[in-house]
Amino acid sequence: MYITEIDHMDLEQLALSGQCFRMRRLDAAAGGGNWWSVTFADHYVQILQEGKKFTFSCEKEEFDEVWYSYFDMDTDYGAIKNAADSGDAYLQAAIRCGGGVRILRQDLWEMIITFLISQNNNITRITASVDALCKKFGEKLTGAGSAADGYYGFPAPEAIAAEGLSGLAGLGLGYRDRYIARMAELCCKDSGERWLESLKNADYETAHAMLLEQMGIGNKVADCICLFGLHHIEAFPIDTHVKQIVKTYYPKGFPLERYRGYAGIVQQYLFFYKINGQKIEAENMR
DNA sequence: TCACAGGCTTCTG
DNA sequence: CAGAAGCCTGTG
Repeated sequence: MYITEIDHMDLEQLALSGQCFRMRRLDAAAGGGNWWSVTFADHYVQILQEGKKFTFSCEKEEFDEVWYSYFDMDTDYGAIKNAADSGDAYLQAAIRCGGGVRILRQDLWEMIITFLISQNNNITRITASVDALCKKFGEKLTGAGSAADGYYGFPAPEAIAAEGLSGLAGLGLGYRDRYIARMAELCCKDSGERWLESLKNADYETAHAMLLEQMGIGNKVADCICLFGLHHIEAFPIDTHVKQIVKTYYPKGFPLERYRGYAGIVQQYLFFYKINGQKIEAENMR
């Protein structure tokens, strides 16, 4: 057990944010309260949130080694919110609604596969596919503080590549199956590990260009991988929702230059508000 | 950084 | 039927 206080963080908002697809609210009956499970790569933890107070099921060592970085504790979200244009009513409303969203420092390989799945898809189906992929190819793990029946790690490239394209049938991947099979093939060789490593060491522009060379990765998916898998927070993914936001609320274009260097965080506030704002504001009215 | 149409899986509203 | 955290290919 490790207890700590964290500002500008809300687990429910993160679970709804469309950047991580393996975060779940635990059954109220099992523990009661606002308990969540978080899984990434081969790590698993349960967290209770009570306002700014967070109780982690792991010990302090694991928090320091794994979760401190995962939840991006070194970025000053308060300063970023303060820098938002006070005359920008839409952005201010977005921050009021989803100010507990952060850019998680997730696993690069997991993000590549997850955002290949995300294209022309919706969050419910993405979650189902990622889940199915983990159950079919991931290693079943049990650890301190993990669920009684264990959990599945995110599958290694070798595990997915072993069965080839036919192994991906029945996971709801649709036409994206061949992109994933090819990416697994690329990443499981020694050369693939070197490719992932050089991707991690590259700057934003270089990483974006390297990603675009791969089948199934276009401009938007490359930006998502840069933002969520490489923590290049200057990346500003433009998807169908952001396009609609810009068209409706920023007819002269979004003022990217104002937020140069961290526009990706602003994008997350906008995106979150677009997909969850109405529902959350309706709940707050009651 | 040529623009644009059509196709691609599958599921929800 | 349209739309979903789009991309690829072919065409003019």
